[in-house]
Amino acid sequence: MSEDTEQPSRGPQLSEQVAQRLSDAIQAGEWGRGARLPTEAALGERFGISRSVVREAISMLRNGGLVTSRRGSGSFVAESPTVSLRLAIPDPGLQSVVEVLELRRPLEVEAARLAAERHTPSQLRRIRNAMVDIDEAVEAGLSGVDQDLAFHRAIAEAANNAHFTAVLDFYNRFLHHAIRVTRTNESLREAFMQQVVAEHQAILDAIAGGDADAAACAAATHLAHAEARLRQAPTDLLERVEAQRGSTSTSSTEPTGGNPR
Amino acid sequence: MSEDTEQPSRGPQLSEQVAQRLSDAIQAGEWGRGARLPTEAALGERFGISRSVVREAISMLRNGGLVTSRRGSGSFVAESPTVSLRLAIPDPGLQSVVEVLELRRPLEVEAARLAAERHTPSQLRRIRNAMVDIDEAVEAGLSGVDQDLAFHRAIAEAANNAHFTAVLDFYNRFLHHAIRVTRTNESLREAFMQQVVAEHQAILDAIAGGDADAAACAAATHLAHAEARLRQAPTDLLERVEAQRGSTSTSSTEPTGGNPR
DNA sequence: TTTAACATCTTGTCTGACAAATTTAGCGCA
DNA sequence: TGCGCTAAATTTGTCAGACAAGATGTTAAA
Repeated sequence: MSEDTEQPSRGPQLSEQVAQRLSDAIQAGEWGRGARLPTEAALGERFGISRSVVREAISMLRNGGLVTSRRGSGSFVAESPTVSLRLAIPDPGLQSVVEVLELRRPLEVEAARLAAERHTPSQLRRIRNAMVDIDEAVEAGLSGVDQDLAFHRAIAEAANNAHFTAVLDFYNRFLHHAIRVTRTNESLREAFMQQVVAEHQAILDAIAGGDADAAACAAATHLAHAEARLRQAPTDLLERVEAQRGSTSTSSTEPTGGNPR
Repeated sequence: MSEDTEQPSRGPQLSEQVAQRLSDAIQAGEWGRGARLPTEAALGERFGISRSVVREAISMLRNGGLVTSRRGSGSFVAESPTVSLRLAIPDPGLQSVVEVLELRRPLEVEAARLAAERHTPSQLRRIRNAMVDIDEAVEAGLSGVDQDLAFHRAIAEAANNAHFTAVLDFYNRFLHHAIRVTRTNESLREAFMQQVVAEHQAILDAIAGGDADAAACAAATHLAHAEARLRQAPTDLLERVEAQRGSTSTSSTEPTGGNPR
């Protein structure tokens, strides 16, 4: 009655358990980076499962970026393994947007502070260019949402810490979705854009001058105002959200609209 | 010469092609949210491939958060599709740890602020319990890293914004690895733990008292000190990192160690 | 009408086989 | 010995068929 195999506790998903245990083993360093892990047959014997399940498990790790497989050669721990943060795309509504902004505020404030301290000349140039792009887009009758996000991204890049750009990029994806909904609010557009331009200018000046505290303060002010602007048209936003649900194809470069940023 | 199957162009990865085409079909709206997609056998016939490949393809989509499968029922387009942030795990070194801490600092400070304003009684209780757990772990001779991270996580939960816990959890995975490396630094342990406990207490008191600014300030102080403590043993850390590279098996629950948090 | 047993369907897992690509071993040859 | 080529062994990718586990729908009985 000797059992050499690591007994899998029976649970909902066998392949999932195996994937988890393999992932743990890799992250625990059982096989170093780039190392070849045992053959599918060997792993099947080790875990007491069939090759199918091993393949499903490895498939999960491969999709997760933890391993790569080469036919005829084997499966290898990825040279630069990745971990992934997955987030359900919420129903775009005021509440979820506010929650995202709540997270972004401290990040952007800190990014502005770091940018003031660390920016290179070329990074500063890119921030300036992004501001010009916003102007041009607005004058061309576009919403300028993309350009606005690019402006903030340029600041994050100037912080010279890849994690800031990674997280902010991540959240941009559905902030973009959400903001797009508000951009037809023509009535508020003029007043908004003046404010936005002034606030952007303040951030840029502080960064260019290397004043970290001023940059952080300017960014905080800008984001607080942005949230206030967003709250100003909640009913309109929610209506449009409801209308847009289920539409299969949304053209992504339509003109006009008030941009709360 | 009639071919009812959609011919798969032969390329590097057959299952990958199928996954791509399925993904396209879903995003094109062929099957709406929550809809059941054809059985694996039917898809196999449609694409002219075996069930194995269909399963691999669906596995990819499942891992991508695009579909969910229920045994006995079928595979369904996900109700709430997800986006994922994938990030390469850097070589564990002082620099990368510092970069992560740089990102965490503003997040944790803001989380502490929000927690002070929004915490429920049960959430406050969990924070208290986490502090007790740290004490017990340390007295038991453990590093208390897990418990320490749990303490910070409890604070993030009390902020009542899921994005904070999501991002912090995501980055905890690095930190856990990196911090583990430093915990054999026995000499610094006693002095560190006294500091850490005092700082934790200050955060907890501010949150319990509902003083948002005090909570933010206490958290900022704690994290600044944590980083300083981490920097205090850089050579030792780097040596250990180098030594650990490629080591096959690292027991993950060893006792003792100085915890910079 | 409600409930329980049953038949059917679908995904999860197992087994065995072959194809395709890579790695390794062997061998001849200089 | 050292080098280049060929052939064998390995390993992942794909195919095929089968059964198990769980879900769904139908039918019969109370």
